[in-house]
Amino acid sequence: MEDLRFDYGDETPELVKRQLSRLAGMTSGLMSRIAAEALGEVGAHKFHFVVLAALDEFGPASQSVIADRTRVYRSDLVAVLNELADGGWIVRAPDPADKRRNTITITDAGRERLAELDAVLAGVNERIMAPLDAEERRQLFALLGRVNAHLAAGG
Amino acid sequence: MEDLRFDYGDETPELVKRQLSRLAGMTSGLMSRIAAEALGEVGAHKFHFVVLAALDEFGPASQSVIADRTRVYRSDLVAVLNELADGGWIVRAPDPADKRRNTITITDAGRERLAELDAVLAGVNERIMAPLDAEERRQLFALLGRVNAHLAAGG
DNA sequence: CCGTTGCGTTAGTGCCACTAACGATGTATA
DNA sequence: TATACATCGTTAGTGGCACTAACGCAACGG
Repeated sequence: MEDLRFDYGDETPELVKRQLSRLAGMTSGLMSRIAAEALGEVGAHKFHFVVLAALDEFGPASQSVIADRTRVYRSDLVAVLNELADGGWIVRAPDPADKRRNTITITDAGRERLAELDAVLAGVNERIMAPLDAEERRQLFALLGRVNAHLAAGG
Repeated sequence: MEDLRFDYGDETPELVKRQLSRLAGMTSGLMSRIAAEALGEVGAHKFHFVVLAALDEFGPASQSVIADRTRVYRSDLVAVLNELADGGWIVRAPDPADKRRNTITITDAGRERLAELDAVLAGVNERIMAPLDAEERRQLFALLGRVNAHLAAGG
């Protein structure tokens, strides 16, 4: 869509203003652009962040376990890991116990990179939620989280 | 992404759970699928709905005015209007005052179709917001709407 | 030993968001 | 009156993303 403002007052049909999926879609589109631009400025992609976060919190893991934890498709994860390995942020090594598997381990540089990306995304979050106070931010997370859990469970 | 549940408890990194853009993206992805499936069952697309809603509320308009009101790209609007015309829900006629322009008018069948799509989307809204009571629904709209307005204004 | 499953990878497909450019038309200015 | 610029609607794309299928190698269970 051309631009992603949901409500243009008198110019937006009332029936359209009632659609939560449109509001959520447009708002999420704006948020994605902002996050992608911010991450792009440090040469990163959102999947870099979630993969490093999973490795940092849970320790070394196989590609399929990482895919499960991050919800990145196995086929897409290959390129993400290639980029992280090329940057020196992870090491990819065959698992001696099972040659089908690689074990992916975060490096010290990877932890630093994660801290950098986390700071970038903290800035994005601050920007995105700027109009809301602390209680409203909590509420927005809670409400969207409940809707997400409901729909993901087949609701 | 593989599936769009945001929070798998202990399996989801804490740093990832803090990202509103990820929560909004995954939740909106679920909502879009549900809306697309529901509309697909009556042979419709979301742009059909917003275009008919704009014509019904504001009256006949040119393609570029409709594009402005619905935020559908002019290039994409061509196919949408083709489908609506083929279905007998709109009429596309040259504007005698300016041969560059078409005037698009909703038909009686188009108003009935709008009512049908509105009912389908009312069902989608009910399903999406099922975990929330009336006050929480109002709050979610309000919070997302404020964030949307802020970001769309360049925040 | 063999059939089935798992792992990682490659090779796609289809759709969507979006842009560029064209021909016809209208307008403003010199 | 002619010309330059802008508008309208349309066609023709592009790039990226969400997603699936299939392959070769490896492991496991019966």
